Amino acid sequence: MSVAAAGRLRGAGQRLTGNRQALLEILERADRPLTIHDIVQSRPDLAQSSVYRNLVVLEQSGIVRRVMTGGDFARYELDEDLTDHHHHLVCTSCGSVEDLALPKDVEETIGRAARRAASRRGFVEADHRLDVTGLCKNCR
Amino acid sequence: MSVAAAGRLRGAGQRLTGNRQALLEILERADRPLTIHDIVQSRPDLAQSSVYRNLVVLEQSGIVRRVMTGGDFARYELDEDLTDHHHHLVCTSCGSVEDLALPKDVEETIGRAARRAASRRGFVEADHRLDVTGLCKNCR
DNA sequence: ATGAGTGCAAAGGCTTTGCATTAGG
DNA sequence: CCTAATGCAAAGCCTTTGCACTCAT
Repeated sequence: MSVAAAGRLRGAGQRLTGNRQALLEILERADRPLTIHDIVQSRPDLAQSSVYRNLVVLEQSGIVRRVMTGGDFARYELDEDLTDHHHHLVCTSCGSVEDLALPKDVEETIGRAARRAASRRGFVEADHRLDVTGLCKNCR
Repeated sequence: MSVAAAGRLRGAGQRLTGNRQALLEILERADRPLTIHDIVQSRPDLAQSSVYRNLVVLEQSGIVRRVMTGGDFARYELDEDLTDHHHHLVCTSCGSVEDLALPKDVEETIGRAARRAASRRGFVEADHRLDVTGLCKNCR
C-alpha cells in the first residue's frame, strides 16, 4: 500500500494498524468511491464500527475523503493528492458511481471560474467537485 | 406561487393542498436550497412528516430537487426548469450553502465535456452538478 | 507496560411509515 | 362523497458511541 498514506498517518500521530492498512489497500484498488457496505463486504473480518471509526481517522489525517454522491449513504475514496484530481459519473437510477477524469483544459476552465466566483462571495481556499449524472448502461 | 409548478403537480395527478402551496412559496423565496429544518422553522405549523412526504411528491412530480451538499441532511430547491441552471457555493466548515450562477461560456464548456464523457461510458441523458467549496466569510 | 484500537451491542439522528382523522376535488 | 393528505407517534436505517478486551509501540 501507499507509502505516502502510511507516512501521513504517522505524521498525524496515528498508528498504522492492520485494519487501517486493509482499508487503504481496498481504497487503492477501487476505481470508484466505496460505501461502507462495499468495504465490509469485501473484507467481512472488519468490524463495521471500526471501519467507520478508521475512516474518520483517515479523513482527519488527510488521506481519505468522504463523498456524498446523492445516494443515502456516504462513499469514501483516497484523497486527490494521493491519486489524481477527478470527478464522478453517477447513475440517477441505480446510484452506481464511477471515477471520471476530464480533459485538462476543461479542468482549468472550471477551476478558474470556481475560484473567481468564490472570491467574489468572500470565500477562500476555493475548490470544486463535479458530478456528471445520467442513466448508466444497465438502467437506460 | 408559480403557476407552472401548480400545473405540473396537477399533471402528475396530485392535489394542490395548502401544505404544498406553502412549501412551494418557501422554496420560491429562498436563494439557496433549504433543509427540512429550515422549512419547519419558517413555518412551524407544518408537520415535519408531511413536509417530508410532500417533498417526495414534489420531487416525483418534477417540481423540486433534492440536493446533498455534503452535510448530514438533505436540502431541497425548485427544479431548474422552474428557476435557472445554477450551482452551489458550499462552506466546508459550517456547511452553509448559497446559489451560484456561472458564466454561460463556462457552463457550455462543462456541459459539453460532461455529455462527451458520459456517452463514452455508455451513460445517456447526461447532466451535471457542480459544488464550489471553500471557507465562507464567517469561517475563514 | 500502557494508551490506542477493536468488536459487540446499544444509542443517536435524520427520514420514513402506520393509522386514525381531516380535507381536497 | 371518496380518496388522498395530514399529524402524531412509532419504526427504520445509516452512523456514532460506551465499554471491556486486545494490540501496537
